[in-house]
Parts: sequence; structure tokens; C-alpha cells
Amino acid sequence: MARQRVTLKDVAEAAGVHASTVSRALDPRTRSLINPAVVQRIVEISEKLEYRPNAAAYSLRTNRSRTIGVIVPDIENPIFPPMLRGIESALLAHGYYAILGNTDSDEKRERDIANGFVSRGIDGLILASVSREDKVVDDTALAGTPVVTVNRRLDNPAISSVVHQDDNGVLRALTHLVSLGHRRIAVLAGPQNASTGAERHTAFLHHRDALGVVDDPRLICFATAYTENEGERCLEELIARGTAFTAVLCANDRLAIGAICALERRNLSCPGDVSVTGYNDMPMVDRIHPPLTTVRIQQYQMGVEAGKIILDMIDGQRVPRHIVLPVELVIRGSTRALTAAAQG
Amino acid sequence: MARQRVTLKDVAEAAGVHASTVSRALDPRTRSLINPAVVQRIVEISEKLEYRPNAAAYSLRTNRSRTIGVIVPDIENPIFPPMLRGIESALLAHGYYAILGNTDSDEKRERDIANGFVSRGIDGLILASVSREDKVVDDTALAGTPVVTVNRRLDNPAISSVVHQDDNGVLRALTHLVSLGHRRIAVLAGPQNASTGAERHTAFLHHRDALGVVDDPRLICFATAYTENEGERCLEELIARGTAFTAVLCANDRLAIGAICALERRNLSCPGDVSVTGYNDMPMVDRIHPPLTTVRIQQYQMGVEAGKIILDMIDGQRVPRHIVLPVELVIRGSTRALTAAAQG
DNA sequence: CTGTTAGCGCTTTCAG
DNA sequence: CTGAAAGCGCTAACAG
Repeated sequence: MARQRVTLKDVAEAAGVHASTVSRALDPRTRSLINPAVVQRIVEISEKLEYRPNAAAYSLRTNRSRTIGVIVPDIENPIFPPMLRGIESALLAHGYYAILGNTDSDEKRERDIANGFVSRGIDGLILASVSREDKVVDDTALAGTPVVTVNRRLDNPAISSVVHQDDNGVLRALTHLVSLGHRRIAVLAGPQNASTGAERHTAFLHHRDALGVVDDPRLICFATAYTENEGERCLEELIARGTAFTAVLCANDRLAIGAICALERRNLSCPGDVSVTGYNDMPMVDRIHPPLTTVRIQQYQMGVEAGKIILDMIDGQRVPRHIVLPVELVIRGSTRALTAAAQG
Repeated sequence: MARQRVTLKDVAEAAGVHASTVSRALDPRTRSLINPAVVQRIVEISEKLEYRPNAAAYSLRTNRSRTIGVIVPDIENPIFPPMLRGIESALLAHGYYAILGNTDSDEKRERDIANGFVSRGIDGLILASVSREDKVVDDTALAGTPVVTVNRRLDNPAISSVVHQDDNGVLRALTHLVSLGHRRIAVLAGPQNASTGAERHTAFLHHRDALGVVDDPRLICFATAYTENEGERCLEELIARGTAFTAVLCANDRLAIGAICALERRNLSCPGDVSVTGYNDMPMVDRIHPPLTTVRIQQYQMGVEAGKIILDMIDGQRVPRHIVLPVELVIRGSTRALTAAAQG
């Protein structure tokens, strides 16, 4: 029955001291002010009584909630769970907890959730759901709450971020395809209002000529979202345009899965007729058919770094930090050397 | 700079009324007590001032945090993200938020997290990580906090739960295999300290004889965890025992994926040589090779129901409720009719 | 219908 | 080294 019963005062009475003494004795930072013997007694008694500090009172008094808001577009996207674990592991070590919100990439929802989070006094905000410009973020940051974006980056450099070497990832995937003999390489570009979409596409344009990849605008199709359905739609569109290609470079794994699906429906084989590369190396893409060649990002580590940045910012570090993690190419079954026959 | 500035008092002063009047005007439940014209003015002013209630103060005063703790073994297990979305959607409609914890199936971690949650005054606990007996749960429930388990069930019927018709799911999968001609059906049973593991295995034993499935204890292997690795290990063990089988009934999809992997390594084809069924229909199993025949559970709905139960319990409904959701069989490529050749 | 009052449990000056 | 006192922002009797 008893809900959240034992208070500082209870412990104080049992120990024969004042509540403020107990408060000091239990806080590692102020413990040194108190007579060690007294500390010892207070700690014992508080344990025996199973004292648990009341987080609301602490929060009201100190204006710190030890809570971090985490906003993602959609937790069902497989790259986010590992990231969440990373965040959690960074936070838990410091007694912080994460509250979670999904936006479905809807700006209004993002605003509502962020407002709700601020209202409950989050100490920081980690945001995976973010366009290249985002008023919600700017406002929250302006209001003094630490903010870090993860997996994506704002154009505004004042907002800390954790991202990957997108340019290098695209370069590796493209070099791999070229080394297999591919020159007519189609591109499923991601949404250009997302930093990943924009940066990966810029990287492609940047490296295309140097690698001898055919420059033909009809080989590029822009997805409006990072979903399997968009992958299918874009591949259909590429085929409808009637331009030949022997490989498809996709801006993420979900687009790649959709593309492979569409190929199969057209009775085209991957990698027999068309090679496909993904991006992210999300869970399970090594088990699909064919196993996906993709660029591996550090999903877990990304979360850890974001957690660390937020904690540092809460600790007073107000100069924005930008972390760029390295990537690696994982070669699996969805890419194959171009044969003379296929080139025809 | 301004952190969480505007308070009730600020709004009250701006409106020329007392803070308590503002409090009443802003709470839908007490709004009717206030002169409509005054309500109108207060609402306008609070919006103009961007007033956001301080959750800590509310919580301290009312002893309600509008926060639900959600504990899962591992958010990276693909069945949990959809469940989380379900929980979130049920909670958000009532202004509640979820804080998340992963236990890695470690009892000590589970206890620590639950304690942390209780300390921050969660109003309810949703627990997907739970053995058939669980002291943490019993204690939390005893302390007066609403608790509901989801996907698994405690032996203790006083704890509300949301699960699926496991018996029916196993019956369907088994009937399907039998209808394809299989009789020598191996079983990868789940951990027996999990209610799903125990109930699915009981269901198998229960239906085996009636369906004419061969009764041979050497065809049953118990996994110690629901992982791909355990699936591989168990399948290896079955083969090592030297008992022939033409199909494998797996207690969940991850075991099935491991089993298929092990078969491939042995140069056995699925479904050519051995048919395999999974359980859960987790995301992506329709895209693996071969697409997995499995029992579909309602991951999202499971979360919604759990959220509803928790909210009802917070609302005073203290009689435990047990919801059992229906399942369906999804037939894909990993099962095939037994041919005369394969029977030999 | 509205104002007054008290206090939730904690931290933090300020005294001693 | 420890106690006293104030107050964070809010809600809920209780008065009027």
C-alpha cells in the first residue's frame, strides 16, 4: 500500500540529526562536510529504511530532472534501437534516464513532443528526427536546454551533432562498384531535406567523374522518404525511364531492400543482372536474399557519443561539438563483377 | 537563456487573478468552476506567455508523475519496437510518457532499473522482461504501483498481463506442417523459465499425439535463450543426435533464423530438405531467405492493450486483467510439402 | 465563483 | 561540522 513513503525527515529522526544533515551526508559532493561517523550512521539507517530520494522534490528544488528526452522519427526503423542502447548506457552511468518520443517525421508532432519534454523539465534533448533546418531545435537550444542531433546534422553549426563520414562511405561503395566493372550506376538518393540524404548525394556527385562513372541525370532518382516502398517506387521509375544501368547505389538499406524487391518482381536478378548497395548495415540485412553489400555505420557508438555530449553540456560545456564517426564497407552478396554478357 | 520561466503566478498577475484561479481554469476537470469569461482570458494570456506547467511541482504536490516505466530485456529484439509504439500511442493520448530500460535479461539490472523508476515516482510499470516468477514485480505491485506484464505472464494471477493464444498458434503451425506430410518434426523449444517458452512447449506436447506427430524425446531441444546463436546450437545438437526429421518447429523467429543458418552450413536446404516454422512474425522475416513461415502475433496491439490497462489501473481499477490476443499463421517459403524422395 | 493558506520533499544559504 | 529557515511551483481544502 505504502507509496513512496520514507523521506529525508524520517531518516533524520531515526538518526537523531536534522534533515539537512542527512541530505549532505547522502550527497557525495557534500559528504565531506559531515563527520565521517555520522555519515556512516546515516547511510546505514537510510539503507535499513530503504530510503529513496523523491525525484520530483529534487527536481523542483534544483531545476534538474536527470532526464533526457530522445526524439526519433520512428523507433521501428532498425537503426534506432542500437542507438538507443548506446544512449542509455552513456546516461545510466550518470544516473540519467531517457524518455522517448516518435515523430513519424511530422513537424507538428515533433513540436508537441518537444514541448511536452520541456514542460517536464528535461535536462537535455537528443534528436534523431531532424531536417536540415528545424525551428523546434533552435527554440529549445535558445531556451538554454542542451541539444544534440544524432545521425543527422543541422545547417546551424551552433547545434552539436554526431554523424558519420558520409562522403567516405559513398566513396567506398562507389569505388567498390567501379572496381567490379560498373559504370552505368543508378542512384536512389535519399530525401534532400535530411542531412544524410543531401550529404550522400553531394558525395556521389563529387566522386562520380573522378571514378569514371557515367554522368546521366536520368540515372538519379530522389526518394521522398527512407522506406522500402519508396525504394520500390524509385526503381520502377528508373526502369520506366528506359535508361540502362548495371548497379544501383542506394542512400540507405531500406531503399535498397525495396529496390531488390522491385527487381525481383521484374524478373531481374540481383546481383546477376543488377548489383545493389545499401547504407547503414542495419540488423538483418546480412540475412536477406541476397545478403546486402552496404556501408556500416556505428549505430551503438553514435548513441554513446550523443549521450556523452549531452552530459558534458549539462555539466557546463556550452561550446558545440561535432563528432564524425568513421564507416566501413561490408561486401556481401548483392554486388557482383560485371560480366561481358551483362554489359550488352 | 531563460530556463522554464513562466509560472502560474506570472499568468495570474498578468490576468489580475489569483494563482489558484489560473490553476483551476487550466485544468479541464475544474474549469467549470470558473466564470467562462475569466477562463477565456486566462487561457489567452497563458498562451501568449507560453506558460508550461512545471511537471516536478505537479508531481511533488499530487504524487503523480504521468510517467510510465517500460522495461524490456533488449530493445534490439525486433518485436519490441512495435510494442513500444503501441504503448506510446495509448499513453500519449492521456498525456503520459514512457521511460525506457533494458535489462539484458539480468535480474540485478532489472531490479536496479525498477528501483530507479520507483524513485522517480512512475505511476505504473510495464514489463516485457519477466520470468514466470519475479520478486521485483511482486514487490513493486505490493508497494501499490500498477504493474502489467506484456508478451509474458507471471504465474501469479494477481499481476495483469497481455499475451497471445500460444496454444492456438502452436496448433496452427503444427497442423500446417502435418498437412504438408511431415511427421518427424523436431522442436526448438524456448527457455522454459519464460512463459512463452513454457506455454508453447506445453501446447506442442498437448497437440502432438492427436495430430499423429512422432513422439520422440530426441527430437526436442531446449534453447536457453531466444537468440539466433541458440537456434544454431540447438539445430547442430539435433543433427548430432542422429535422429532424422523433416521439419523444425521453432519457439520464435530468432531461433528459426539460427536454425536455417545451421542447415545451410550443413548443406541442407530449407525448405528442400527441412521445413522450418518460426513464431512472432517479426519485421524483416518476410525478406530473409527463404521467407519465413511463422505465427503472427499482434506486436503493436499488445502495446496498446498494456497501455490501456495501466491507465485504467492508475484510474483506480485495481482488479487484475488478463488479455489474450488471437494469432494467425503466415505461410511463406520456409515450409514445403514432403516429397517421397525426402521421406527416404 | 474566487482568494487564502498550507505544504508536498528536497537543497541551500546563513548562522552558529 | 551541524541546525534553522526559506522556498522551488503547484494543487486542494477551506473560507468567503
